[in-house]
Amino acid sequence: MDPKLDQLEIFKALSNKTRLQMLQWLKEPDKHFPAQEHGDCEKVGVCVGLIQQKCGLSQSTVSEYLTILQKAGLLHANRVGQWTYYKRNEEAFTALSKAFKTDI
Amino acid sequence: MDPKLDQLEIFKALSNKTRLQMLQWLKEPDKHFPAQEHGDCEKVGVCVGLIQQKCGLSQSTVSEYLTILQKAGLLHANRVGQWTYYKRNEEAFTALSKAFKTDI
DNA sequence: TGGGCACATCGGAAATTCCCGATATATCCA
DNA sequence: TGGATATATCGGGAATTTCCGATGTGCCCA
Repeated sequence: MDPKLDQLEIFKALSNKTRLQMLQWLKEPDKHFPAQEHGDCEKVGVCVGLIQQKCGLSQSTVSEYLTILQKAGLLHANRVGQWTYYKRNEEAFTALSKAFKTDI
Repeated sequence: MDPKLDQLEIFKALSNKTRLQMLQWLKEPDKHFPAQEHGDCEKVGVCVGLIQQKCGLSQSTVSEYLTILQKAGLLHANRVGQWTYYKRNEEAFTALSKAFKTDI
């Protein structure tokens, strides 16, 4: 895999206002989302429905955006029962922070 | 100014293969570009013409891309005589590296 | 087994980005 | 002054991204 392509994919994922916003919200899930009766958001992540309510776009768009962030490596996805929980992959952000010192 | 908008502008600037490549080249100008008889590339930067030759796109596209990178704050532009010299704004990259630890 | 719920994927219209050639602007030099 | 050179800007066709509604898939529970 060419790491240059990965970086490009990451920056494309980040070059959208709503997707940037989602990453912000997922930094502090319990501050930005109502409690989930199924699954603690701090542990398993936040389900698609709650994120959709928050940003106001259609269900299909939100699902797609979350997939884009996940494929870029910025989010983890956990499927549990009928829900998919998304949470930040903090290692990716740490790696990016370092990349800006050395690679980019 | 909303710093969130600035970040978005930066990521948009970075979400293009050629523009990422330009930033790479400008990390070590004298390694990637032939010598300029007018102006030392390490000091003043690299002129548009040399960058254009290197990436093979049209003159207008290259000029536009450099402007995008400059408006995002990633490059400095120095107009000297008939040439415009572009060089990296390393402070911006340092700031971005930090932003990935705290903001984003 | 069947219906409801959560999410993913598909097909497509509208908006944006990519990248070009043509043209404008600004500088240098004969 | 005029012509050559370096760069910027303009107008636009092609490609990509944005975002939607419709539909598909998988899980849960009566």
